[in-house]
Amino acid sequence: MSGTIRIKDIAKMAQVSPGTVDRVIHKRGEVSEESYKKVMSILEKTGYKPNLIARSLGNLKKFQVVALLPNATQDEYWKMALEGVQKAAGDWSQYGIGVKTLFFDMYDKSSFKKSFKAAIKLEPDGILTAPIFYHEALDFFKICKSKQIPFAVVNNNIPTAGSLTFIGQNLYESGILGAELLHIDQRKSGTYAILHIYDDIHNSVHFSEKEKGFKDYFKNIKTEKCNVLSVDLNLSHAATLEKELNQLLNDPDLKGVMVTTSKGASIVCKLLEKHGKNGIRMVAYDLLEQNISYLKKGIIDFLINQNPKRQTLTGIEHLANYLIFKKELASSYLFPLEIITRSNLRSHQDWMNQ
Amino acid sequence: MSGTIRIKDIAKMAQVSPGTVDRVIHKRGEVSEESYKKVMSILEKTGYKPNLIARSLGNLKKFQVVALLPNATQDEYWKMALEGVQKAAGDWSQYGIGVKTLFFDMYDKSSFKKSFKAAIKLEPDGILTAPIFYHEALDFFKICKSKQIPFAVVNNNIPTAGSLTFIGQNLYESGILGAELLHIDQRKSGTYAILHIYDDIHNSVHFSEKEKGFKDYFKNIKTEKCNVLSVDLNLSHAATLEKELNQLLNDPDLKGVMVTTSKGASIVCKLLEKHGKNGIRMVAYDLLEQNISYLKKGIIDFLINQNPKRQTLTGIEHLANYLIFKKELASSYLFPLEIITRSNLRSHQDWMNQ
DNA sequence: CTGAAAGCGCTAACAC
DNA sequence: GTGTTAGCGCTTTCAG
Repeated sequence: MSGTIRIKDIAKMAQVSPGTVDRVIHKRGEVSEESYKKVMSILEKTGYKPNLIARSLGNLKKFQVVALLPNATQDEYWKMALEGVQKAAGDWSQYGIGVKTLFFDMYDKSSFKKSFKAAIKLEPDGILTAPIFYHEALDFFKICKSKQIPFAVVNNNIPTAGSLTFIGQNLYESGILGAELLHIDQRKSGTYAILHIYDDIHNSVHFSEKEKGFKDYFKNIKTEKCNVLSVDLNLSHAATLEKELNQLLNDPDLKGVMVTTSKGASIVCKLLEKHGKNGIRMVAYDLLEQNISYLKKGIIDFLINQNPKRQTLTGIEHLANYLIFKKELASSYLFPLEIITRSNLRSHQDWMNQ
Repeated sequence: MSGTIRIKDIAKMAQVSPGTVDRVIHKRGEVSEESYKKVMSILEKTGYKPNLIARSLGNLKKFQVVALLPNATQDEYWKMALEGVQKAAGDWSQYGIGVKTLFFDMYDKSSFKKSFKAAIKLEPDGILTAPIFYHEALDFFKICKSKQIPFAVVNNNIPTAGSLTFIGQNLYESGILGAELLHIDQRKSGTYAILHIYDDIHNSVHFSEKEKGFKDYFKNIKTEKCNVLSVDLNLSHAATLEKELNQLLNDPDLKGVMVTTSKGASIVCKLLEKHGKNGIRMVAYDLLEQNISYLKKGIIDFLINQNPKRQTLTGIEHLANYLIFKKELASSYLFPLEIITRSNLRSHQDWMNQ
């Protein structure tokens, strides 16, 4: 009676049949201009919103979506991302969404290529992936578009690629935040460093955005003289690596370090633990086991949580909404930049696990 | 075909009709023991899960829920809470959830009583409220239970009251976090204060939990001597108030203040701005206009976001899920303790508004 | 005690 | 071009 308007009601008001209203709503054509206009104006006037529950019920197809992610055994971050996919898969299975996960080696572009070919071969109705290899991802997306397979993107965005939606964080602002957390309320002049310690290939886009933000923060600091250091180190040269790091950490001017990779963080933490913190503030990324343990010990002062699990969870959820309910999606959903300390760690962990 | 099993399938396997299966599922009785057992065993064997979408469609009743909140014009915090209710109301109206909001004066217990009587009189199918007056809320909940009206609770919990669910934060941990943010990495001995500046009546539970956490944090600090001050001030005695605050802020030992009320925060900020910050760290609550402006100016260093909008949004959402889908709810959903600084403010605001 | 059948709002196939 | 109708899975009513 009150409130909700149904297609039937619209039809009556426009003096047409429900079928015609449906055709207008879905722009399926085969409607006279006159009817179209009449229905349209009533839709707008009444602010009609479809009952998504009913819509999906009438439709109940089976959908196959593929999640294409870095190997979860290689990296704890991606293990968390996988958990998100699995949780989402459980949540949506009863609505006919099947999720198949494919993996690739995060240090091997050719492995990504192989996997994305496998993904395409499955002819899924939707794809979720993390485009950590820029050019290869673009190739992949081109194929997706030609095959009309909608794809959602997590972790890092490639704005021009034409994805259905992006779920992640603003990496530039993340860099700014990291810088602020090193500097805040210390108001100290001195050296602040951002470290990229990577295995072999590195995900340049991801790093450079954060680095830009980091540097820009200090550009705007006029009250003290802050020296900004950006250091790229390669894990495979263990000897040089440790020498360089020791040199850096022994610099009495060093006031803070932000480390962008998980392996890097654990190395720096170990060294800091050995040398003593000496008032060097440290920021790292994500609720990884190692990071958490060093946060509790007070070696790491702040973690910035990228919430990989929620990223993939939301990604699958959005894909499901798109496929089942034909819900329209925003081009990006930017997660808030979450600051984790010892005291709010538990509340974030609990939240993530419920 | 594959995967999902329908009631129809169960019926066929048990050689009964869909109606009988439904009666078993809902324990509506009127089923012979024999049929009951047969159906039950098949339900378990197959791990049947109902299609919630279809269930709700077949049910589509109209539900009335009442949100009973402090007056939004009195307080920006509750204005944000109201926005959450309104957004949720819009989201769920098409599914037959009608939301009516009633208000009460947050400084007047009798006004709460009057409002909750009005709420009961509406005979709603569900209630959402913030039990800021402890005893009065208990009375209210007793009535709700006797009338079998399920109620969800936001802001602060009364664990024994038998609510459907609680949505909010752990206030004790919130106090710990506030203390940590004042102290972290300063590693300074000195005075740390928690201020409760209230109008007339104050919500003792809410405050005391935070205060307990605040004090306990410093109890565990062994490395420095930290002096903890807990100050209750009454807004209505303006002269005394300002004198006391001035005295506090001029104490050279003072290293940090946490203010638990919005009006208190803006007063302290004004004084700090006048006197100069002098390295006094300040923490306050929530993304209120005043707080945000002082955060940007650097008077406030950290805000702890209680996310009132999302609390009520989630509250209504859970009620809706309970009423429409008969989804079971957890007894509490504890939001993460969100730390806001200048640099991640925008990302949180954006997230909240999408 | 049980089965058959209608109907929730929407979509798509099929008549006209 | 347009209207009619069957049916998605579940609930509920009504016969039997």
